[in-house]
Amino acid sequence: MKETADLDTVLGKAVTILRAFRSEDRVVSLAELVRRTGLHKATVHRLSGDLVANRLLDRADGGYRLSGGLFELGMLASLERSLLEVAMPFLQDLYERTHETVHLGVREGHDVVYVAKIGGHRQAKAPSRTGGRMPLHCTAIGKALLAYADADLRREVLTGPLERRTPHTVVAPGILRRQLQHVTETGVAFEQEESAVGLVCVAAPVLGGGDEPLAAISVAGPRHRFRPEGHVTAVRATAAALGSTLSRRDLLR
Amino acid sequence: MKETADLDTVLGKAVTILRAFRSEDRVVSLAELVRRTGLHKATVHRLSGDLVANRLLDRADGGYRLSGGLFELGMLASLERSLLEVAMPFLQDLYERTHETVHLGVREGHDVVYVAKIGGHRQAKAPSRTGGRMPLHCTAIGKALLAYADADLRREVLTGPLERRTPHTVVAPGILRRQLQHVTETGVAFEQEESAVGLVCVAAPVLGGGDEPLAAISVAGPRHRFRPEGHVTAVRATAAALGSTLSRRDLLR
DNA sequence: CGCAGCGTATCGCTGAACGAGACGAAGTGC
DNA sequence: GCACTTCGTCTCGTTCAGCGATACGCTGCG
Repeated sequence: MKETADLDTVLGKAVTILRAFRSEDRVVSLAELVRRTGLHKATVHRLSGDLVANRLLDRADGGYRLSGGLFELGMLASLERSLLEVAMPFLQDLYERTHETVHLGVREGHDVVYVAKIGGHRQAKAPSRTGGRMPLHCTAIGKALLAYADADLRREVLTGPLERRTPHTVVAPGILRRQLQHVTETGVAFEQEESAVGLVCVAAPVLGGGDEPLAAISVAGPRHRFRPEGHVTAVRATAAALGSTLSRRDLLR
Repeated sequence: MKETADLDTVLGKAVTILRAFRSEDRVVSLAELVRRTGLHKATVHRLSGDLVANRLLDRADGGYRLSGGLFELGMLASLERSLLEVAMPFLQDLYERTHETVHLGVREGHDVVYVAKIGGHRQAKAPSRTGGRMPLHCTAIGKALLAYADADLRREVLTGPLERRTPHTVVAPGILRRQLQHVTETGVAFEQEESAVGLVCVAAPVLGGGDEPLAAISVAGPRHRFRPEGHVTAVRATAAALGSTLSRRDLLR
């Protein structure tokens, strides 16, 4: 699972610079980019200038920041977009029924990528972000995806290292395997503070008839007042409705 | 208003290729990319390969398609993101009150860029897309932004060419100017099928105390059943609440 | 003052990127 | 079947864009 792009090509370096930005920082200085990327100072300087010229980066006070042009480009990505457009009404309904934080995620490698996150004023402070990633094994969405995924993938994840995110993260392959089996039996997956302390979650896979689930939907809330069991029906119904809508269209990847 | 990026640099060419994708197409063939970009066939071929290696593009059956990696990158763009995160709950509330299509947009040049679009099963088929653009003069959001914008910008737009999108698009500067004045008097802007036939819309600016509005919010619906006047209060209240929340934090650009 | 860290600018060297062109495969019309 | 087009892929010699070492001016700090 190599993270780094090809640094021998201009394009690889440019992408490396872009990916050096993290969600938490507003602006990043040139020096910081040099540190994070390991590229030569002059190179970062020059490429950043090019990136600004191409509207992928903006100059800001203390350095650079990802530009709105990048946002526009990202929203053109077709798979995520068509999935999102079809799913949005269903997610809205689910939100109205629960008034809790609703997620839509797809699998990419051993991670879940969140395609949408909607919530009201009362939403739980979850580490998830639209466009963000989380390991499969420590989120409800991830477990829902994994339970219905290809057996090879499941084995890969179970035998690979299971990163501990909180004291409650399940890092024992045996326990996780049993949980996944339970998911296929009940159709829903749970998470009990496994990705973030205080956060509990229930998810259901969006099945489209193909080998792998198309996505998964979850409802999350703070542990002290949120009972995931109470939303099993809603989540499962929403996921099923979305799944049949999607497979009626030919959005099967 | 030059559209084309710098074609003398690898980066410019790469971005040109990425921007050659439109929202409507799922996959684009190499030949089509060559046609749209005007680049040499070998160049597009080579660069596309590099873009795939850097996870900005995916190979698909008939050619290429924008990759999920680009989506992830785009969602990192900070201004849009922080605005979006704060605004989401307000948009949710507005949706629940109206159950019509809700938009959030910011100004970029002479266009509005939609940062969010939420709607249920009954939503009007609007040409807007999250991450998409529309001219300022023919949308409710655009008029709301324009009416409260800098006088120079307003003059620029009014004296520049006003593209006709539908038979109802206001292309007479005089009429548009009067409409904008009315917007500042009432605090809301309307659109009557000016960007798409059958679509009507009401919008309010999100003011943060600075010179320019931070964004604008709109509610849209199909003309035959949707009365924008009925949602004036809701839109205005939502925009005001969002504005004061935003200015309480230091998200002023 | 001296030093450190920053952004920016200069400048030869070199290999990455260039585009013309060749090639085979697949489709189309006759 | 054949001629012709269109497509994706690959090769190859040329060259200029990108490279990084280095230098410079600025700012803040002890």
